[in-house]
Amino acid sequence: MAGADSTLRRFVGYDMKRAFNLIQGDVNAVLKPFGLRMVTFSALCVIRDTPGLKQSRLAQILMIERPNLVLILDDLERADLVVRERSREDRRAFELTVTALGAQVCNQAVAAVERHDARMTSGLEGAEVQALHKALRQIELNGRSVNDPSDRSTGPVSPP
Amino acid sequence: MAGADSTLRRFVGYDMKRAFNLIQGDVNAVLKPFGLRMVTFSALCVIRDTPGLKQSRLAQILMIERPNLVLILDDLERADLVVRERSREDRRAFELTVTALGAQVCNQAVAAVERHDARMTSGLEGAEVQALHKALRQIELNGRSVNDPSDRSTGPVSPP
DNA sequence: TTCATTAGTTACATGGCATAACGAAAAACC
DNA sequence: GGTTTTTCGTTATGCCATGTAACTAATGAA
Repeated sequence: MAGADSTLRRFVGYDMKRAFNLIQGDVNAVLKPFGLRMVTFSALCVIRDTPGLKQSRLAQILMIERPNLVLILDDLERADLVVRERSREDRRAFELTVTALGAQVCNQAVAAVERHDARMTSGLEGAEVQALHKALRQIELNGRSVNDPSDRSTGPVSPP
Repeated sequence: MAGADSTLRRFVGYDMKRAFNLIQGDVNAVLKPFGLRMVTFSALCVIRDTPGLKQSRLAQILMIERPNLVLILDDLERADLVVRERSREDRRAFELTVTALGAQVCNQAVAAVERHDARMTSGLEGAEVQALHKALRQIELNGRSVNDPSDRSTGPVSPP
């Protein structure tokens, strides 16, 4: 037999689930020394790159629900990596910024994740990794229009 | 700005998480009419293709822990898609087979997931999808040796 | 002013996945 | 042949990720 899961191997989703599970396990192990998880790391990066970001916008960018973001930010704030500051113009909203420590941890974590990424893509040529990125983004695009036919702009875009 | 998550877009894991979340959402919606989830569908396929399979072996193949498989099989058995039968030679173990209904549902579900797969990979050439499979399998391979340096054969293989 | 909307939050439910520990049966051992 | 060890399926449990509903406070529009 060609492998007990040969039927499933025909599906991109199956290969992707297996690959992603391993990536997630490894990246979480890599981030643990920094006190970060995959989600908190992602949030930290976006906040560092977009100072003054509001929570709702961050939730949009990371495609997570606002309630989930609360605990993520609690986590980052407790670790003194991020601060929430009430917005001057809109006193409902918070503006997010990284602390000095947050910027430093972010740098180191990014470097660690870059090494992790290189490890996981080893054996693949640069062009193959590029093609992988392209294919994944196309799937993301397809997946979005499937879930919301009228969507063409939900994702990360530049602020107005 | 090139996009608020441009730092993260450099990582395969980030693109993959986003793509996979959408795939998972869509495939679960596709499978819902069959009373299946992603995991139960996977188990059903492998059992159909490998009659008489033991639970431990199935857990190995799908890379899930034995305790988790129990509920998955309870689910499939309750839906009358799969039967557990005590093994003649080893009365601790169960041999798994699909029922007639299970085979039928499996066929239809596979067809539905094939359509889903085509939808999610639309816009990509056949060669690009092939390259995607190849890249994902290479990552799976890399991920396994990372987590278990002495591993080269944990995955699905033919029975002795 | 009143009403609808928005930002963040709380509470809660669900599903995925991992570990520890158990009873039963088999295998290994002496 | 009886004892120990291992294996199979199971139970119980907990953690993490994720989603929904409902609340509050503040904003903005009618």
